[in-house]
Amino acid sequence: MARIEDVARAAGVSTATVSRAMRGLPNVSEATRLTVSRVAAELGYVVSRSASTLASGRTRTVAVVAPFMERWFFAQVIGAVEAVLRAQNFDALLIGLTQPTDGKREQFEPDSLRGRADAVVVLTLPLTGHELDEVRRLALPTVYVGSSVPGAMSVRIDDVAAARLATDHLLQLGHTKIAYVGGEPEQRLNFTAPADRRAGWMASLAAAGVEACAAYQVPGQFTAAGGLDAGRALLALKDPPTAVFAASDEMAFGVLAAAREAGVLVPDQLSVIGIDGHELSELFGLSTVEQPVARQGALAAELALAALGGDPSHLHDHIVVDVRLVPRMSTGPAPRTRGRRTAVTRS
Amino acid sequence: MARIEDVARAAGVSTATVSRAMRGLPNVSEATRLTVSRVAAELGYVVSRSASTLASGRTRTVAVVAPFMERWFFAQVIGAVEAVLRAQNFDALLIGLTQPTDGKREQFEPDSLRGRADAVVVLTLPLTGHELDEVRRLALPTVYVGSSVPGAMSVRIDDVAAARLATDHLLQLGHTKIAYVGGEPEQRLNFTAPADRRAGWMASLAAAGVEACAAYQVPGQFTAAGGLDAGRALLALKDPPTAVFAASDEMAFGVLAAAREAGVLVPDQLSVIGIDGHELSELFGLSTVEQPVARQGALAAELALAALGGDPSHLHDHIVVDVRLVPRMSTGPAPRTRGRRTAVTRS
DNA sequence: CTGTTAGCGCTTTCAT
DNA sequence: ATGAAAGCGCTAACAG
Repeated sequence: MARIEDVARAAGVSTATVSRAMRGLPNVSEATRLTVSRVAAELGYVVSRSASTLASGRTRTVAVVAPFMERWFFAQVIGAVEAVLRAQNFDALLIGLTQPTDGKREQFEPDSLRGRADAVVVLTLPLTGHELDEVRRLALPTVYVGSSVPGAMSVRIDDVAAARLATDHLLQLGHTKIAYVGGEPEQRLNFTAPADRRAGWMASLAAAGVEACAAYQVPGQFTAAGGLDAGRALLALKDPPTAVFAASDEMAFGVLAAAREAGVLVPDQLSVIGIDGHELSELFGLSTVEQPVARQGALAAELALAALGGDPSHLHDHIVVDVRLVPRMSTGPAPRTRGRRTAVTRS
Repeated sequence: MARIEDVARAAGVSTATVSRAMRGLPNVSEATRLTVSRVAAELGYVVSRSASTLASGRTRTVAVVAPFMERWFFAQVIGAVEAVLRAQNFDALLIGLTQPTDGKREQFEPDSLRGRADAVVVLTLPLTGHELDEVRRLALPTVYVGSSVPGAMSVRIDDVAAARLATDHLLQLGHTKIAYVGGEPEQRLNFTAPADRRAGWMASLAAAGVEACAAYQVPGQFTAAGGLDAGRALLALKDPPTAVFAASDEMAFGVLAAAREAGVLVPDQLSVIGIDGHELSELFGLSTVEQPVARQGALAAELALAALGGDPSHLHDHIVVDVRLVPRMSTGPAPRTRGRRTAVTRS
């Protein structure tokens, strides 16, 4: 393939000039720039990324690290990040951390990013303290999405507030038996979403003077299947909840399925609300706390690019985007049955 | 950061030896190899990808080109491809083709891949003949997923057969008013899925001696929202279908929602079946023709890697993976109402 | 505004 | 089994 020297020769200039012209640097006469790009086009010249990287130290690549890419939230964010990067002619290097069979997450090797990316976008990834240090040591602009880490940039929602919003909604409908379906309590330093959402749930209940019973707190792995299991478990309780707050729409779908399976009517006998604003939540009438998912990805990419562009003003930005409650048909007034029956019995 | 020369010096060998040792090449004594890797680890040495690429011409990167990454099918495939690549220490370079606002797809520039990837995996991307030629001219091992192109490798399902399977299922349940919800009839050479699925639907009907009326053929953009619109349109017909075959589960979800919205009972008054085996189809009781999505991605990655590994035996493989009918509660016997009423009236 | 030139850090013959 | 040395194709001073 054509090399820069071929272009230089054919255009009657030096390689340095070709390099400048191709990159739109100043100090190149318009005439020269034109000639060069014409010749380059004729020869089908494409700058060698590796040579360019080696010589300049810049990769024009942003690593996107995600624990899964199949899940709705991640796919949305990755799509948005990639779109923004590509618009600026940057590459997205996908780095997944698949869960090996033993259940332990594959070790993330930040070192392997050295020289391969100019910046890093880390999606809601439960990192250990050691890994966080290593990412920091890379000294690359880093943006966390869905969690925030001191010293890096981040884009996220206020998980506690989002959870309170959901739980408050249920409380206002008269529910008091409100369960929480979330993730396992991961003990990773930056993975606070599950814990925060649970905290928001508890805070909301506490503020209303409602007790958060332990049986109403079940893990759902943040998957639909996990939500199904969680829903089954909750409905099998001797004293089942009348409402469920799931920390993700996918888990909420699972709970919905569990209700249908058990012949429990939604929302008459059970109210369900999630968090996300999943594409299908509208279709299936799921009440939810909607978060701007794609926008968080786009913002993350923009922060990364701004940092690479030499703009230091955002280097410590921790952007918190707004969520909004979207009540739909999966939530309704608390059933009065039990309360009445109890009242009758006892009185 | 430590360069190869630092390692060489510290280990008391030449850079050539370090290079060989690090890559596990033969002709390196075990002792040397051990020393080298110890020293490298101590120094935190990481091979510079760009230097290595520049010198060797190999990138250890596979480009993954996809029209969207947010859609379920694509996210699944991308995740699987990435996992296989990473397991072999290959990078996945994500290349998306976002649809700009004007509705026209962004031009795909295969040339831009030159020197940036050793192989290409193209996901169900409607390419123009020109683009296909350009990809071919790259002379990189190329694997198409979801479509097949002469001269390249491919992994896909038999779309016609899958559609027939779905339609036959409906016919066997006694339906004759069977609608098809699919994509726009794209006129791209390698994007045959929508057309093939429609062809399968028609073939199935024809084989049963049922007429495929034009009004029963509506586009659904392969999205849930599009499916909703399509479902509404179909149910608004003066003579609505009693069954709908949607070319994707996401569109089928939309049809399901349209039915609920219209108060049409599924499956009593309307049967719905999709294609995919979407994670949520089981949860929502959607009958479907399941395809092994992740496996297609994994196979694609493996084909690419095999080609890069110098194995020429698969260079022209066109793998067709099996689908299977998964009947669930969204499909049931054709309602007898209309037929009976007509019979009574006429007799 | 343009040319010269010294690397960037590794891989790969070719010797030994 | 190991070393010496010539690039890979570009960028970035530095001159001019």
